[in-house]
Amino acid sequence: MSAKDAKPASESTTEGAGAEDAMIHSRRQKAERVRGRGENPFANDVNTDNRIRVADLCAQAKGALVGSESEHRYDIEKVQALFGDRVFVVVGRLIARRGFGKVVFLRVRDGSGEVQFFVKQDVLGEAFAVLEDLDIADFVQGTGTVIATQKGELSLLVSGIRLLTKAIRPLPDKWHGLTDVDLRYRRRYIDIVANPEVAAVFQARSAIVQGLRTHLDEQGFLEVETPTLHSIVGGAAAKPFSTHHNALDLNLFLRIAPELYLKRLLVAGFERVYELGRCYRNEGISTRHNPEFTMLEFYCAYATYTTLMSMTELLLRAVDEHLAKRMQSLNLQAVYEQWVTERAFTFAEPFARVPMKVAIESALARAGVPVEAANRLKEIAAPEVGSEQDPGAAIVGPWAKSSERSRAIDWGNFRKGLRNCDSEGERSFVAYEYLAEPFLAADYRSADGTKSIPVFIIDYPSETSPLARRKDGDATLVDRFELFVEGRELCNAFSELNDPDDQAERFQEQVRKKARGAEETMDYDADYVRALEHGMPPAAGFGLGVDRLTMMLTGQPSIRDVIAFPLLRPEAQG
RNA sequence: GGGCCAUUAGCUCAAUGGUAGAGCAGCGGACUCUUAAUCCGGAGGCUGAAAGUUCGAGUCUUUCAUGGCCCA
Repeated sequence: MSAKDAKPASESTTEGAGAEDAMIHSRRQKAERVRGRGENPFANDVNTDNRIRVADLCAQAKGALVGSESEHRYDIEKVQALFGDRVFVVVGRLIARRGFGKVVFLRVRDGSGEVQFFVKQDVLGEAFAVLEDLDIADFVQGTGTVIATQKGELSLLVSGIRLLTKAIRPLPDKWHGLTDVDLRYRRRYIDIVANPEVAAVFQARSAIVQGLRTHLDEQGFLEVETPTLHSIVGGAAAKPFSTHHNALDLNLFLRIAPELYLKRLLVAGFERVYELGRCYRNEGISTRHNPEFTMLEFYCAYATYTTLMSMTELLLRAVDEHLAKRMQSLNLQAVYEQWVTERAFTFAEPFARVPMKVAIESALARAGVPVEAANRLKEIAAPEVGSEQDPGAAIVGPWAKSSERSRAIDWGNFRKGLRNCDSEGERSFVAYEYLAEPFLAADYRSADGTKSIPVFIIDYPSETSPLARRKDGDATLVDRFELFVEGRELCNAFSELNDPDDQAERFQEQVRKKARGAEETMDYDADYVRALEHGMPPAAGFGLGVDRLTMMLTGQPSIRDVIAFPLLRPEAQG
């Protein structure tokens, strides 16, 4: 097939093709030239026996370093003494090229780092002409000895060079890289080539997942995998994606949470289980929400939410330590240290534990608003929708301007939120969301005041937590916490409800809510109630957003920066 | 869903309402130690899409598309 035939018809309809087409054409022609010599421009018969990775090469050359490691300068004679005439093979992508007629410098990157090829005509002879077939972005194989150039750069003095894979498309601007945010997400494969620092985020993500897994394994947890195709909606308050199984003619939902299956495994007798898995929620997209995301959930028999708070602190510190070690072993210590410096929070001190009621009251006090406001939420919400009078505004008006902190409160949406509530518990939750949550990072600080500390908000209203165990001594509350780091929700956990009758009643309330038009409700899960009837040991369960944890630990502002291929609208046609 | 902003060469960016430019990449040439190499010379565009205002629109207006940020 000729190069022209290989192009989609849509791209070849217009005359006078642009610069991109010209570049692609030129690169295809070079590939043809290589074929003409009897070589394959997409070879895969690479003999990697003598291959050395760039990182290993640099490690072996360490003794010849001049000055600091970051300067990358090497002593010519010491390199000669260390490497002698030994021949190495380096393979990787050609990312820069500087030619001087009969001498050419190539910069080659493999999965571990970058090194320079020093290519001389008087070494290569006729084979020097191979360079004419090479483009930046191609994968190449260089064979040669290791030297330092006159400027002290560690280089492979090339005695043989070969094209492994021809890149038909060029790379983005070598200096500015790829900055168009949309293009970066759509073409992540080239974003990471053009912006190597992006690779560190995904290496960190891997280390974080590994850290979570390692820590839980060490604590005696069993990793399990439960279904992602569910026939009913449960485990969280969220809108699901729908799909269909043809052979069973069955409507299914992509799971919004693994919770109910994991707790069935507690019934089965496993005392500690966890799942690291993808969940799907059919909701808006923002810098903190992607429709598919990764969640950790673990369940621990004979534990309470209080036990879990201690476990959470240990888990997060263990993961961060694991990340630090892994980054060090990847030669990315400097990147990690910069992340830590730039973090606005610290895990180093004990996390705060604050009952929701206390959080609301202390937030009111800090805003200079009478604490009794927490008991007048229904009055504040008034009027009902459609009414002409606005008695709530008269109450809130004077408070709203009483202090700078009070002016920062979104009183309008706070009251709107209150009006959508059916119960005092839901109103408390809204009060917490608007009065306290936006200020957590400012209110809970490290001993020296330079960083925020994580805050466990505990004891949630039962209405907002249909799967959590009621508090002994106060049935309006449940034994639940959420952990906020730098003001953002990271974890959610509670002592599990294992009374089948209470659970059945809470499911029924969810069904009634759905009948009233609520969209984010759970279905009645009769099999789960039956499982509880067989007896689930007292337990506590925990959920953590892995994407958000990665954002926090690596300082990324958007969830899309920690997801390799975030959901985007399909590319516009034509 | 609402507000603001963006969209010009493959990439990064310019251009009072008056002939669309530059850097990098690419192409041709020179060059045996470069580090964003340098120098010389070509080439590359339906200015996101569609309507409108105007003698004349990349620029002004409207609608749409896509994305970003903030808010819900």
